[in-house]
Amino acid sequence: MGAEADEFQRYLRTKGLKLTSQREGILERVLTVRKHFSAEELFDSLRDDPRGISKATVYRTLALLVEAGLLEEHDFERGHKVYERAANRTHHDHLICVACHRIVEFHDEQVERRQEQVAREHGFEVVSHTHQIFGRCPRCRQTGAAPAQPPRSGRLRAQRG
Amino acid sequence: MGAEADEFQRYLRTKGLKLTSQREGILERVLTVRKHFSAEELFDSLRDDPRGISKATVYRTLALLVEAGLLEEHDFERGHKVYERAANRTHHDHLICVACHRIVEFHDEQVERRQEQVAREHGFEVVSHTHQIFGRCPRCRQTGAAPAQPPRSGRLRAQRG
DNA sequence: TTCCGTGCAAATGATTTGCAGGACT
DNA sequence: AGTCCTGCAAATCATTTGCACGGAA
Repeated sequence: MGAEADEFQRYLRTKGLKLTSQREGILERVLTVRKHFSAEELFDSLRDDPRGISKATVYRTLALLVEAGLLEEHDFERGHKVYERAANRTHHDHLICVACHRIVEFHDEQVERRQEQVAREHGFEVVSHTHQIFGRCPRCRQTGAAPAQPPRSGRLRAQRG
Repeated sequence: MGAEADEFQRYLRTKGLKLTSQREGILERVLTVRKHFSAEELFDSLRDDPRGISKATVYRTLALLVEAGLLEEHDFERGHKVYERAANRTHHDHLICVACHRIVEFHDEQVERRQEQVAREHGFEVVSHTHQIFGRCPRCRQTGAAPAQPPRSGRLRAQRG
């Protein structure tokens, strides 16, 4: 099942690569994730996988999935990439809570249009863009939660259990 | 001279810190730079400085300058921060050429407004934002320059000589 | 003398890569 | 046989930090 799985296999084929069990395992997992995730988190979630997938392979496969167009890669916090499924999803940007790190997606036609316009005015041909709005989410505004310490190397809160 | 120098000194004072010769040297240099620069580039440009400023001090001082509001910090390429003067400058975002890395600034009221609006709709209180449009600049579109290989660890093209 | 600052070198931490053995064709 | 892969451990690389000495209040 999965047009995406086929898509990946097709991509690999064009590159003379194979869909190994590890890559399959990673793909499956990736397709079940709803939100944004980091390579580390993905690796953690695969700990119990019988195929025993190494961290190196996770990184290598994530790169392939991005190349194949199945995943989108974001760089919200320095030195910490985050991924999300690209398929079946319309383009969107992100609102990120500086206190709890919650990520909310948004899409605004007006912004998109102006963006194109601006690029055109400068003679640029748009290839892609990143638009992130950092702020305090409603929840954190109420609780007055502190801006969280994402100062150093922002490590995602380990989701254990 | 320099309202900015005063500004920095004022900031340091509030923190119980001092304006040492090294910090002064870094500040001076920073104030003469027109474009965006990395910590490494700044450090290089200070090699000839008689005060002998270490890389660690450059990093530490850059952080202070950002805190003081004199510099803005961007994270265009992963793991490679870039700075620019904040003073006397209105807010703006960036158009970045994927081929030659040229950076063009832009400001669009409409985008800014919509941005605020979007955040509000989601109950967010905006703290800051990043908006980068990646594309091909007019020059590179003509020459058909290749998208440059910023794949791995984006190291700025070493400007030697 | 008490902080604050600095340089140096070592530490970080996410991500990448070299290498040797395995698997699939 | 010949690729393509994988895991492991070591390497990267920008940035941070521990430490011990130096300087100004």
